Amino acid sequence: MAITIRDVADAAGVSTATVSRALRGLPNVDERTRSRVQQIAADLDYVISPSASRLASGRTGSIAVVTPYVARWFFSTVLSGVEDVLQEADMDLLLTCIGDHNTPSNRSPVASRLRRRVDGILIIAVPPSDPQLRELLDLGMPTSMIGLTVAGVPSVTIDDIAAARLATQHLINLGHTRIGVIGGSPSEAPFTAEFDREAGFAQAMSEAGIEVDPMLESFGYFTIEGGETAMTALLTQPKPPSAVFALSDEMAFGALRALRAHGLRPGVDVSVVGVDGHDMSEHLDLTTVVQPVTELGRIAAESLLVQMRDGPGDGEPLRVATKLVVRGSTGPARD
Amino acid sequence: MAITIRDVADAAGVSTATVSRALRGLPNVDERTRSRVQQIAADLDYVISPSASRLASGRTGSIAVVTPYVARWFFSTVLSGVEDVLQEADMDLLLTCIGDHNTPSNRSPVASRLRRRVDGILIIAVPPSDPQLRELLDLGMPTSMIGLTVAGVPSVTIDDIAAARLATQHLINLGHTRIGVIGGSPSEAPFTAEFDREAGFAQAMSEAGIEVDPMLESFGYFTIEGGETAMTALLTQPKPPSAVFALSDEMAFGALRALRAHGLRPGVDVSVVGVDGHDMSEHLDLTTVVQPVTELGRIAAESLLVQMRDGPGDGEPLRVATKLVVRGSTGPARD
DNA sequence: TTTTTTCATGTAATCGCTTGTAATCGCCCC
DNA sequence: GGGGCGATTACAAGCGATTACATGAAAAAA
Repeated sequence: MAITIRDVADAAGVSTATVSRALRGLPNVDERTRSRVQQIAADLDYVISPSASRLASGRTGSIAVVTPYVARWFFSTVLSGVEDVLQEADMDLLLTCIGDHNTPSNRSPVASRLRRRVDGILIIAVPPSDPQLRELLDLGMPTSMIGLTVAGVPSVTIDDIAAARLATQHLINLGHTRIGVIGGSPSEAPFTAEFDREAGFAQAMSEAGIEVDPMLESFGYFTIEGGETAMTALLTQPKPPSAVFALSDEMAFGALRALRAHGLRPGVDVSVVGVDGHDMSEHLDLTTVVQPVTELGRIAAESLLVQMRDGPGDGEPLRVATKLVVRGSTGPARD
Repeated sequence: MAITIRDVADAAGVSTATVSRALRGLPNVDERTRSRVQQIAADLDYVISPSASRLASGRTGSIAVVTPYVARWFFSTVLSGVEDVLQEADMDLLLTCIGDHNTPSNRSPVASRLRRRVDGILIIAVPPSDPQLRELLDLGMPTSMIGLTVAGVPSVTIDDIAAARLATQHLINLGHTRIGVIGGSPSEAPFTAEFDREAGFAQAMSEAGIEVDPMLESFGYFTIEGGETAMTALLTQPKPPSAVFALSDEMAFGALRALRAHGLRPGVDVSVVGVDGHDMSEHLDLTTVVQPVTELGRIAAESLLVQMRDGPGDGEPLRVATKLVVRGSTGPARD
């Protein structure tokens, strides 16, 4: 059988209590004893039993990451930042996808799956309308969220309103006035970001004194296909826009594709700007407002660890800065 | 404090042993007793303590997923398949990134982090040369691998040789004879797939009686940039190829970009084919050999569960089929 | 009826660690 | 020289399940 703390204690001629304290770096252990115990534990190739430790201490040493998807750029990128921090902190990362709640599965509800199993929860961009979200928050555990905000719950996001304004302002500065917007489908559960980005667009337009033509608002799923469909709809109008703000990079990719399909040159015939800073945006030469996605995950994980250590903070959302990266998909308006 | 099995037992007027059996669906429990216990457990909102259960039973109910990256398409897509199956099987999924072993971190070795913590390990496309791989296998736990093969260890992959032949054959069928190949940099730790895809390319060429011009082999990192650099190198030669086989879709994306930068039309001036079936390949109109990546993860997870239940199988690698998807990036050779 | 079997349940011993409390020890001070 | 004190260390009671093994009672076999 495996080596237990008992074996180490016997070999070192001390009690298991001392071994426990010595190995965990607790105070009130003579330094010579400590190093002797450490040495023996290493020699014996002793590995603590997490189950026993958890049962005795009541702490699980693990954190759940709850996310709708894992195979999408934004989510997996956030996840990698989270993973990095948690591994550094020597915490186990329990991954749980709750999937699209449009397609309800027969999976047991997340919240009950997580009770007594983790010390904290990290939630990535779950639509605020998802009923599972409420259940998770009701668990009353330390929680931190990324890409969505709920009053009183710590979260990390970009300032989506500002980001949208930045993007829109860029188009305005280039002289565009017929500016379209590609947003999410009303049939999809909206993310917080979606509202805010639409609001930011509207703000920038009204500040510039440009009226938003309702004909230039087009909606589709928050995917490449969605963007393509929405852009096609805009292009087939009598008076198509000269520039378009897509609420996400993936939608912008779809928009670019639609442009090409119509023989139009991005950045020359029609300008397109997105938000996200998707991996591919550079390669598709897309102008976009970049958000530091890995960093988002990292910050949220760190804030969760702090919360678990020092108790709840003020619950104020953390905002991280975005920046506009201008590429070939946007260019001056032609008169 | 939380409700324990004791509380349920008392409320039901039975022993904790019976509660344990009833709730876990073990035999030798009267059905009336069972349903009464279930009812009471539900009423009391009882949740089993995983730590206690693990300590007592010796099973952890969790599986580690070890992967070099999580924020890359292939890896996160595999992961989503894995997650789906594990959640279905009610297993906890512990995510661990070991990162690039080119940039050794100060992280503690994975293997020791995992001992006594999980019941099985799923390894995604770790380079066979990674020293951590050996340590993981030496743990002697049920293990299943995706995208790499090691003798005697269960694994799931596509037949990379066949996939490469399929891609190459396609170019040959189109009448191309000056066919280049874009492969991985020798300075990078090679994946198993890399060797095999190169071998498949060579096979197809030699079967068609076409000599491989060493000048038409170009190498770079397994990324978009790598593909771009490699393609640029090919194009600046005195006698550039009329078609190119890229060992991965991401490299193919880079190749497409390099083509455009040189004013060449993919599929017309130069044909490009990749392997992977990356999300973006459709949108970039890339001909590619599609591998069912989510399925890979799903199958591997299932095979691991079977292995944990029924003991080790024959250890033969499972191969899943690929298929060629022809798009605009390949076209007939011009004489 | 007697003897087995079978089935449902209870008893109690783990599982390997954490932690509050008590004990020990050397040392200083009055 | 005894009491007090601070620093270490040992004791032992949990933590909340699981699971041999024991126990009856009822059903089946003889």
